Amino acid sequence: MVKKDVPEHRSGCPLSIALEIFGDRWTLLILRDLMFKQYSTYKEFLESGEGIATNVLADRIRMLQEQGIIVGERSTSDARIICYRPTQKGLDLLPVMVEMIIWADQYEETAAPARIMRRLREDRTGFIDEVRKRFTEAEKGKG
Amino acid sequence: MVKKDVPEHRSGCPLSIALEIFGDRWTLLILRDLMFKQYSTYKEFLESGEGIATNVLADRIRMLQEQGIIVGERSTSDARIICYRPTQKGLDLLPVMVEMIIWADQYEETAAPARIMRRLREDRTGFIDEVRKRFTEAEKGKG
DNA sequence: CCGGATCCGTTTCGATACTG
DNA sequence: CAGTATCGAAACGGATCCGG
Repeated sequence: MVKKDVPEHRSGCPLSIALEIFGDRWTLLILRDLMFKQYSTYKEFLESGEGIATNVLADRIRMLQEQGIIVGERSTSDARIICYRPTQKGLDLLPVMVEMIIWADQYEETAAPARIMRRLREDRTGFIDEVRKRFTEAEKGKG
Repeated sequence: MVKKDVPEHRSGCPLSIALEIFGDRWTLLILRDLMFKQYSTYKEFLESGEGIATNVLADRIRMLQEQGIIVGERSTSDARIICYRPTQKGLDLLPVMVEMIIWADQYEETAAPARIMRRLREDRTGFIDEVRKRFTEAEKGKG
């Protein structure tokens, strides 16, 4: 069972509020798969390589939906499959994630291609808009 | 600055590396206290209002030092007190934290004064440089 | 097959009491 | 003041089961 939503934030500090998403190791990995790897289904997240358990994945997906960060809907072509995509609120997390990536790559050995990292550093807003556009256009094409 | 080696269970993805700092609710609160509230001692962190336990605080401080994100040294005026301050690597986390704050304030009710939030949104690099300068100047003044 | 729910042994976390 | 030691609570991983 999931820990219920936190009625009292421990303080009104923005950072402590953001911790509901960032204070957990799995949530960000799911968002990375969703936004950068363009994974969209439960199964893809599960096989993403980091080894998340099924109950944990289900729990985090539920939380992200409750927070309005992602939405899920059944695929029109295969009704068994649920496709998740980020909402506006979810896409607005991109600047945070990009800054994280830049920081980590600067100080630790990462597997990120140097070409992509240079792109990120030199034109982060362009990169973010590109990702954002992928999802907003997909949504239009869907309707 | 030493580059730390990555634990095997994680992929080389920058985001998964950054999770060692961000995938924990307490670590960011400590960094917030350190950089924004200008707290610097164990006791100040402890009484910061969020209710961190003593062992958890000790653990996170140790981890942040091992990661080279903060350093601690005994006060020259009172040898009982250990003053912690962010390193360059720690200060480089400011962009991530600022983006987090902006995101949280945009979507949740926060206690952050509107004046400060506007400053953050409109001049985030100026704000970051200001914080950064506080610590680099303090370090010069110390020597 | 897909997206979960449930049960369970194990690990990790954190609140409290205590110490150097 | 700045931490350990202890121990119960919570989260996790893994296997299994289930409805569509």
